[in-house]
Amino acid sequence: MLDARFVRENIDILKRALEKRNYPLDLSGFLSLEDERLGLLKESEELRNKRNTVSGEVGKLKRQGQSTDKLIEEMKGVGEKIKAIDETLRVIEDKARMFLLNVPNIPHESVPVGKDETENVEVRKWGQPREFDFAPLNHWDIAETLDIVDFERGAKIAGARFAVMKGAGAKLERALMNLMLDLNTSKGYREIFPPILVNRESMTGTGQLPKFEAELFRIVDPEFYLIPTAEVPVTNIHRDEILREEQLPIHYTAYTPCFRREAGSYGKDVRGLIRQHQFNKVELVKFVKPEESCNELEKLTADAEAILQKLGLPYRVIALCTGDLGFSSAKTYDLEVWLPGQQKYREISSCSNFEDFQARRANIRFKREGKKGTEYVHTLNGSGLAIGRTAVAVLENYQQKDGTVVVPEALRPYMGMDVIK
RNA sequence: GGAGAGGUGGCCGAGCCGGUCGAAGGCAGCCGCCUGCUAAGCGGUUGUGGGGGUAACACCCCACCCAGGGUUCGAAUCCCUGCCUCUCCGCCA
Repeated sequence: MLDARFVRENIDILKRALEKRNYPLDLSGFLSLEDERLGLLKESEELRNKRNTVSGEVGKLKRQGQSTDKLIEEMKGVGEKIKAIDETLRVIEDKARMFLLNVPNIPHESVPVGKDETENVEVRKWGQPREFDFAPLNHWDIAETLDIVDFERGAKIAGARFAVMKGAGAKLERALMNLMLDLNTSKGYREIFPPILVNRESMTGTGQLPKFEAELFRIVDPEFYLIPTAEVPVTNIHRDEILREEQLPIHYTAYTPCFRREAGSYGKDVRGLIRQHQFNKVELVKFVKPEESCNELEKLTADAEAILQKLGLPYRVIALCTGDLGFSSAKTYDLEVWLPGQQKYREISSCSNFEDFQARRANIRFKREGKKGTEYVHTLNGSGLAIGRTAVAVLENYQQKDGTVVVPEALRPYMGMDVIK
């Protein structure tokens, strides 16, 4: 969320940002809404001031045993007036807040301008896609042959886009999870295992609500949302808190299952593990001082890359252009891993700097040493990494002609085997 | 699920038969004084958000004693609802 005051004082900056994002949003009503809001606020406050003064008077007079009837009579009317004004004020405030909650973040100046994903920019590449002397298979074919993933029974138990991992498949998930957490914690990230059901406030804090309700699984009674990413519970750890300067930066890593409706993606990636309603992910989350967030995004991205390097999986780093940037993000790098079965790079991590956008929604602040007042922290996060997709990448990149899969060196201690067969 | 207790400032903790309460007192923190150093002691000071104001400070106003409603001229204090915490009983991985 952007600051109301910032918006009304920088309406042109916002207008340009929305254009760059290719995000149609009518700003025209907002300023008059704010005018009205501030007018009513002033009126209400003046009346309250009067009431406070007179009520104090009444108290004094009563103690002196004097008559206060006229004053009380007069104040009755004032109280009603305040109530009436506050009622309209509340309606206006709700409107203003709703408006602000639906305004996306302003892209960082370093983000390439572009209309959609076709104008994203490749920043760098790592690793050479392997040359196969046979036609590499898709991971679902590999997995079915090895009997380590069962899509049919996943569908029977739950439905489409669910899978059962079996044997070495299940172990591969667990091994990847452990490898990632070990690697991340060795770099100073503190391991977190958070709730995976959260309340509405948390979903609003990180920006999933109110705009993206359709993408979430929800429990009705009692009301909970299933998290679509660990970003939600982990960022909300510090919701409504004022941190001390010396606590920053805070680096967390968390494994959680993630749940997504994938509404509107019918027909996309219907086969395989790429797009599931439930998947595992290890996440990296940072809370930092504003002046550090830019640099911290580079480091966070590098930390996610390190996992792919450790696994020997070729990938490229993409800077999302303004038109493809997520709603809450000021800047995002996507990591795309090479999938021989599809002959394509596919997204496996998304690393973003939200600057103060989430912090303002979630009210996460910090206090500088010896300085008055508070500032919003900057929040960042990135997958490090999506486990299901990493498993896919391992299966496809390390497959052999006979249908078996070589276990990457780094994963062997965790798998307890050299080859999946 | 049943019965009870409670949620106050960075922390502890008063107030809770309505007005003098943004809230006593203590601790912690900061500034000064004092002492050869340390400890002790003395004086002062220390919340957040919003609106106005200023070149910037200052300053003024409003709100905030879990949250949301209500009663009242006036609510931390009374009433209702919700959330959370604790204790006992039951149930349970």
